[in-house]
Amino acid sequence: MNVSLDPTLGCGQAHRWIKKNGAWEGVLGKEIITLRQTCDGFECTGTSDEDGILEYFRADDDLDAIYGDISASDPYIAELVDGCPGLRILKQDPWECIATYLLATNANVKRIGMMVEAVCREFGEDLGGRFSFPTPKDVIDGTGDICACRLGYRENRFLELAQRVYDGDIVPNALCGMNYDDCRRTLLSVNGIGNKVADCIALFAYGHMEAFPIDARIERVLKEKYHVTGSYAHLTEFARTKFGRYPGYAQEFLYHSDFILESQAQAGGLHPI
DNA sequence: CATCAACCTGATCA
DNA sequence: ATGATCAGGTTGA
Repeated sequence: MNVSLDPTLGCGQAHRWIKKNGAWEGVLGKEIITLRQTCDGFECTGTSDEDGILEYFRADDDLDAIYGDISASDPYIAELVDGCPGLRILKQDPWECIATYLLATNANVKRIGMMVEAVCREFGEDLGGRFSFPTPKDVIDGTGDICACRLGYRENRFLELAQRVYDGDIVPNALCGMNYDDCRRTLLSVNGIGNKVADCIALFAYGHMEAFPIDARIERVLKEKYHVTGSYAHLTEFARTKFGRYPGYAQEFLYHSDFILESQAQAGGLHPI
């Protein structure tokens, strides 16, 4: 499978992957997975569930067709696609994705990772060095210290979400059968989930390629590269008109390139020549 | 419909 | 070292 692990796992799409000695370690379900980049994909240790991994990486996505489509829609996207082959959208577990992106509000990638790891450490199952992402029941019945997670004002929202899912008031897997609009509408009913988070979840858990999440970074890029500004609705309409049939993939390339440019700028600042 | 302050913490800046 | 400022989405006025 054509995949480049660094951009796919390392720039804020999923939050449990850590690069150690050149390999990516993460937790899927109750397994600690290690992935090593190879020339034509990756080699995986820590699981026998090869199909699960392939599904996680959306192996069925026809990258050539998707890249061709969004590249034809815009020359800047074409440039980014050429520069970053193998960037993929992931298919994350619905409950984990909802809970994670609820925590992601108003926090940068680094801090999101800290909060998520803390929640896993406090409420998840010890897998030996890493912890599983807690179930709603783990969160409600667990003996973990929620204060130690340092979630700030997300704490109550997180507990409220866990309770609603536990009660069956919200059923993450039930959203799998919904179209984008219904999926989005359902997600927006959760306290703490607004436009951006709903679109992240629609894209990263439910595979709605028309979702185009707009955070501060994407808003900046749209302004600088496309000279478009305005409301969330206006910007997403622009994106869905502009970026072919896979706006979600286009968003990921825009996000990734800006993320990398920022990292390089910071590294340059720390080590001036 | 648009604007805006408040929310919480970690990182960065004076 | 210490305090001020900033980044980052959602909510509700």
